[in-house]
Amino acid sequence: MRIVTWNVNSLKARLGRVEAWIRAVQPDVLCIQETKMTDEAFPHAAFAALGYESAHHGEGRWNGVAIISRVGLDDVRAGFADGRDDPDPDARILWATCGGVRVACCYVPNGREVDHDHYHYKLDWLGRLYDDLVANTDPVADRVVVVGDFNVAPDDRDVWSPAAFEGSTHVTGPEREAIDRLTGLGLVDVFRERFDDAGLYSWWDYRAGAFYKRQGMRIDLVLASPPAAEALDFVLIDRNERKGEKPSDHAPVVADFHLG
DNA sequence: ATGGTCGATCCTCGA
Repeated sequence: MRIVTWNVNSLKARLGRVEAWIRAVQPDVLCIQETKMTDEAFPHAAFAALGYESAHHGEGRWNGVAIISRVGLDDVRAGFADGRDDPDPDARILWATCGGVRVACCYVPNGREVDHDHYHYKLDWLGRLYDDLVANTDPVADRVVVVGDFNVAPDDRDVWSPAAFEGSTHVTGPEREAIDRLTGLGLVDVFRERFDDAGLYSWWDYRAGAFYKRQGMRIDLVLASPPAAEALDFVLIDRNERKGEKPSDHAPVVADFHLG
């Protein structure tokens, strides 16, 4: 099963590239973030024409997440089920069961600046994700794959210059501890498990020629429970997709699992 | 040369 996460930075602006990429790469499950669409505007028909079912959780101008699957799309749920009565104000998480795998497609809040309200929202959001996984899955025994744009670089290898990010979001202790709590549940960062190298990124700022200078961050993650992680065949970041006409600022992360 | 982006919305904000 080929599972992909990709922050497309507006599905309206990116639909042509997304369709072409699906034709070429043939994912079984494609999780996309930042559709920046209402549910009414979501192009279900375009994905159906390629052989995929799709579910979307959107709000319009910002955020928006979708799961596109050709191996089933069941028990779809938007938002958190963590026992709290305050729903997430943003459309940032969508769950579905695809081919026997419980999939979560996440667009973690950016945080903006350390100690900004949005930074605290980000930390709370990651805590809610943890609580939701504990309440609704067994992340040791079940097939669970949590993917998305986490807006956190898990360690210094995941940032082009730790010095340049000192005092910024994405690299602070509390953000990294929030990711460590998820891996502490049993989830495995499958890309990092396969590659030790620094310098392998999934996002590059549009500004200042960052991509061409190799100044990026690895913030798009595939976190797999042990039954899935042990079945990992292959994982890569398709950095070629960051090139060419009107790319997203994120590259897709592709993970293949042999799950019978 | 000492800058350099993009997308959606509305002329600024969020990333």
